[in-house]
Amino acid sequence: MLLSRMFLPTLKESPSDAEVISQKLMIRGGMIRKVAAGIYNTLPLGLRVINKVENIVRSEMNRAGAQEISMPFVLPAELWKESGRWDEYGKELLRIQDRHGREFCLGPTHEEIVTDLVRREVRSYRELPINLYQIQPKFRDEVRPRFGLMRGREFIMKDAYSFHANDESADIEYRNMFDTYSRIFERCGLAFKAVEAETGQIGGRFSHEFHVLADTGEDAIASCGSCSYAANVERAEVRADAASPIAEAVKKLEKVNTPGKKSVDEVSGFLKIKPAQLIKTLIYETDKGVVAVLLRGDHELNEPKLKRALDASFAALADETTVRKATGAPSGFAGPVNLKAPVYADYAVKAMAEAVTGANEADAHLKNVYPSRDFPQAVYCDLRVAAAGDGCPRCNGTLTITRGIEVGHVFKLGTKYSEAMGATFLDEGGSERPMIMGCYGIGIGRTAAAAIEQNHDEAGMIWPLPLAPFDCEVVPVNVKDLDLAKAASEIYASLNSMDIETLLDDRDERAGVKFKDADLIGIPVRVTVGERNLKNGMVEIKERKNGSVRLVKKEEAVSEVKQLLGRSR
RNA sequence: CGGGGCGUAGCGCAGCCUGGUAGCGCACCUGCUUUGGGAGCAGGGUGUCGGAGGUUCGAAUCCUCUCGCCCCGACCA
Repeated sequence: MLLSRMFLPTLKESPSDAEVISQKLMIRGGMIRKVAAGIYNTLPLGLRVINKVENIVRSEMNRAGAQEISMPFVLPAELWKESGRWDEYGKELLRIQDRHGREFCLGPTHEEIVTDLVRREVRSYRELPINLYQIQPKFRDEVRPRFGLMRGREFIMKDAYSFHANDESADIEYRNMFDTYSRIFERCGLAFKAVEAETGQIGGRFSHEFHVLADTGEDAIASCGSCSYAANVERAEVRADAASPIAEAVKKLEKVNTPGKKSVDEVSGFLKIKPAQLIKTLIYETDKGVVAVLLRGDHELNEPKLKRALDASFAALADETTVRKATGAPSGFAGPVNLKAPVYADYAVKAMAEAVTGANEADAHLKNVYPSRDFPQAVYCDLRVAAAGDGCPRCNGTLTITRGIEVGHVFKLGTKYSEAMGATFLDEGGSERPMIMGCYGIGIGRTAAAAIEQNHDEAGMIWPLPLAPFDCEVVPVNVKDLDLAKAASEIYASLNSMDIETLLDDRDERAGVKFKDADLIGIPVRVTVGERNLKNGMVEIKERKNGSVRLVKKEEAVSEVKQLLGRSR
């Protein structure tokens, strides 16, 4: 490709609304342009990267035995009503009407559609298992789209759905997809980690997320330093610390005045104690009734853990009225002592001593609280968001927190959709059973963006070779110097003839401009053809990732590039 | 959804408070010089000041409505 002919509008400055580095660099590097909030044009350079990701995904999915299909982007409401998600999914589901007033939505995910497809065609266990996938745009009307391709409203996703006659088969496929995903991200040349995850809106029984590791990631991952345990902090369990002793209750319970001091910060500041000395009491309304939830002041509640502990399907912080009814006090002064509502406490609360908590009356807290003495009715469980230093739930190790970008997710769905939508088959015994399902997604654009978040420097992007839009860029320092131009074109032509995807910067620009652009778009290998070196029959080869430079004979440039790229084509 | 901010040339911004010729840098176009890290000189403005309405002799500027974009928050007691 000749750069002079390429639609590659690079910018010196990044637009003021760009926030994260991948977004800034993709815009500056002429890969994407914003059309509306969370909606982007993909330009030639960007599309080359997207295609590379897609092709790796496609080849590994095919190798794993999945079959590519294509489902529509505009989906009829009836199927969503059948699964119950028309009402459940909320505002992220962009609903539209056709000219007859029939309801449709833009597809945010395709469980309903694929389940409908398969239930119509598959009758017998003999036709199972089957794994169908597609690579196409999705639309989720995010509350706050941001970060460019990292969290767009419209985005390209690879989504796969598998159907099985029994659990063992579904488990085998889950493992198969897990391994396939590992291969995919390995082939992309990215540092990643597979972690246990929440299932969220897709539903299902258990799941793993694949995270590209990057400090700028939106997700926090807890992983153990001693064993292989790793989980999204939304999910990460915390070991019950059996070792910490239960302190003996020595001091007398004491009521103190805390006028208007509600929050942990306010109360701890007012009483001059550490937040960790406080027991915070959250009043929750759930489908199992109103409960009090206790956490150490410096810890945070993990709502999914609370739901699991209560076996509740709904849990939300109670409103002011409910709080008053449950505690007899305005919110901010709730405490577990003599509380009628059931009390669920995080493990960490058990070992606290001389703690402070709300007195269940306005403007008052209790001092010298001992859990075992003062609220023996509490049920202890794992309720808090895992933090660095917490105990690993699988071994004696300690959890550390790193950041990641979720680029893939594998779910074991079970029969959630097949039961709701009647996707059944006849087993060997002739009885009708719902299919067991799994689903497996990869964010294509997000993977590309994550690659930048993980690999960049001040000058621009640094593409890992498998995702790089081009393998090599040839830069004649001055195209008006015909000798340079000719030498550069020759090298360019022979690289291309060897199937090395090469870009020739044949623009009549000064060297500095070309170098800046080359660094910005981050092609792995650059061949610079300059007057000084060419006089001696030499050209310069530079690697983007480490800046290493070597001079080679003009005639050896091609083989040198080939060797650097580690290819023998 | 709540709060805040912004919308002026392709991009980044000033001008607005205190109404009176629409500006700066980069980019872009022409010419000359220059050619190994975002060149210099000279010339060129490419604009519905987001939109609509209002106040006024006169509105980018003041008022009302509206659209778009961005940020923070969305139950941390």
